[in-house]
Amino acid sequence: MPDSIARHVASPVDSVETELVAVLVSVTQGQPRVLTRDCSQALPAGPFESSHRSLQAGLRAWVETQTHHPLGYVEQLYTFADRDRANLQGQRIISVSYLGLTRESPKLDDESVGWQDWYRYFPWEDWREGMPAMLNDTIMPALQAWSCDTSDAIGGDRQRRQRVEYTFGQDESSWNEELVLQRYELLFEAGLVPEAKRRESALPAPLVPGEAMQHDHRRILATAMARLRAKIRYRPVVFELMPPSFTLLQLQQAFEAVAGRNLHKQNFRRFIEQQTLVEETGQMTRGTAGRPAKLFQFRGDIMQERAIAGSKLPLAR
Amino acid sequence: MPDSIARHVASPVDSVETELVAVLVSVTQGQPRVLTRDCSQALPAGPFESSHRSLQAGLRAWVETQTHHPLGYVEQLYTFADRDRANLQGQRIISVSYLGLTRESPKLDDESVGWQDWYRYFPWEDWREGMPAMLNDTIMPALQAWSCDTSDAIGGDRQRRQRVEYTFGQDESSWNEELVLQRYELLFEAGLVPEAKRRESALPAPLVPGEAMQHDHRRILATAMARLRAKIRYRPVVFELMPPSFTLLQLQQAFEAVAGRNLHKQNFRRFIEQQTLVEETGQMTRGTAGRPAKLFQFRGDIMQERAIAGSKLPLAR
DNA sequence: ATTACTTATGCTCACTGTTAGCATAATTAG
DNA sequence: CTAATTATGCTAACAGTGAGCATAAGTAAT
Repeated sequence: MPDSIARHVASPVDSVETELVAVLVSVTQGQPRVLTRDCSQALPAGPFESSHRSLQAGLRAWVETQTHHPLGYVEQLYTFADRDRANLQGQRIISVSYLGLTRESPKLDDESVGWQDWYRYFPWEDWREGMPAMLNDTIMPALQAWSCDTSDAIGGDRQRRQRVEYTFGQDESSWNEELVLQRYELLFEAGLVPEAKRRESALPAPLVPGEAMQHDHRRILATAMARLRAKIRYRPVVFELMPPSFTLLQLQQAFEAVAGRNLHKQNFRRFIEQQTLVEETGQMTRGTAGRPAKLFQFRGDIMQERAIAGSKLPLAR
Repeated sequence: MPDSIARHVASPVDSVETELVAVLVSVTQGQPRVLTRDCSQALPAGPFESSHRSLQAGLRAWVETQTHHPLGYVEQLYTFADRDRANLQGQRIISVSYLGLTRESPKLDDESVGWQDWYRYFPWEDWREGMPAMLNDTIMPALQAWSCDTSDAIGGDRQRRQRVEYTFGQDESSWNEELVLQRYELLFEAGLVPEAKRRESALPAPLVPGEAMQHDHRRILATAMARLRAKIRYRPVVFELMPPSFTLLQLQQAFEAVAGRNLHKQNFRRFIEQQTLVEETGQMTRGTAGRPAKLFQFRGDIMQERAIAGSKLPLAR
């Protein structure tokens, strides 16, 4: 096959359907939200049409049509085409997934579409109130059992145990909030999420808390969460999630909502100020408990610069 | 359009062709190489067929058939579907690009396929011998001119100048080796690469050194370089590029080849040793100039652990 | 007003990782 | 035997980060 490495011409038989899947994120009331459809069981998906200039343009087009809100930040996540993804005609589906950030909850046309707290699907990812109890109660025991069960182990159970230990750090300091996807995949492999049962019929294991989604949408959401948690640390993308003016605490809480863990208040302030990403509006909050806070806004001029440069954020470990 | 946000059924008209594009990288003789075809003017591309289990499986399949070499590390890069990408029938092409690392140059079936030094396409990215002269001689003057030319500027020239300054740091310390893609895009926008001319016919600007590629393959290569340069710093992926045993200097040179800049020798050694990613083989080099060096090999056991964990590498700034 | 409580904000100290050298060791080339 | 070359050990200076103490400025209740 001397020429098969060269550019090919596909037969029409192999043509596939392409869809765009969006993970739209906002933060309202200090809670991270994700836009869902089908009674919160799926992510919004739209067609990629020939009229679209590019994939990203296609995504922006139908999302903005739907939500009547501009999409601030958009980033391609991943492209999936696993064998079990096929439409009714048996045609293969390729899904190109995107992460999008939006400033606030838009009004939605459709009843079946709405914003959900993303920890609804990944309750073990929220460490803002400390380690979620379900980790010790349900998840870890189940994972221990799985990692000791050598009946279906290929690489031996030592490797499994190592992997469990690494992805699910046992305490506040060894928990890595960016491993959302790895943790989900581990739970999947261990047969602890309902999605895994769809393939292999009878796996005897207790299911773990957290709502499932259709197809592999929860996996896509995990990818998005991991990406955003990583990105938010070294790129000034939180801005896209904030209202025009805000206090430093509100900004911190947006961070914490996304990261799923708390930050040291004074250090956060120091960091934000030294980055000079924000400036005082001159106004203060009123009527809240405690000392009034200064209101800030983002510096549009600096923003563009940093949009390229990025800024590293110290998250409490 | 109340239902258009829901899962759609595509019309056959909108079906597209899907190809897989691979950026295969190896490091030989301290030089970073990339596998090319068509007289080094294009990246290898293969079809995505229904028989493939997944995109990545499809890629592995045809690459390994071709090169008879196992692909160590494979990572999805990006999916492109810009309007100008279309096949002869006018059908839209979606390209899913992958980065693959391989241990050494495989023997190739095909004459038109070969390994090229990747700096052939991006000569300004190689700072191992200090700042490339062409930056001062050709590139920067051309970019200055472009950033001052407000005739087609939308956001004003101040923003352009800022962008030029940031992406092309003027000295060793402000050069960010991970901005490969941003730099290429900037040159593209400024009309300084031949690819840009293919669209808009007559842009009066001197072209910049560096060989072009077909379609947007140079852009894909830039994406791969940027990704690899970023990844190599915090994930133990260099391993995939090394022979079974090597000296620490060889390991360092592999790093430097990819990063396009030099590392502080002693600090590199300290870093590698503290990571305990390698162990001595007990053998030494012989017949080389200078003091003989210990030979090392990677610790397979630790590798798996770190494959998840990653290790941060301090690159000289 | 006084007290308790809450949030905002300023400052400092200890620790860690990184950068940049100096110094020494062990070879080969001549 | 000397010069050149590469390997390897060690450390001082510095920057960024994590954690806590202390103070300021409000609200709510007594």
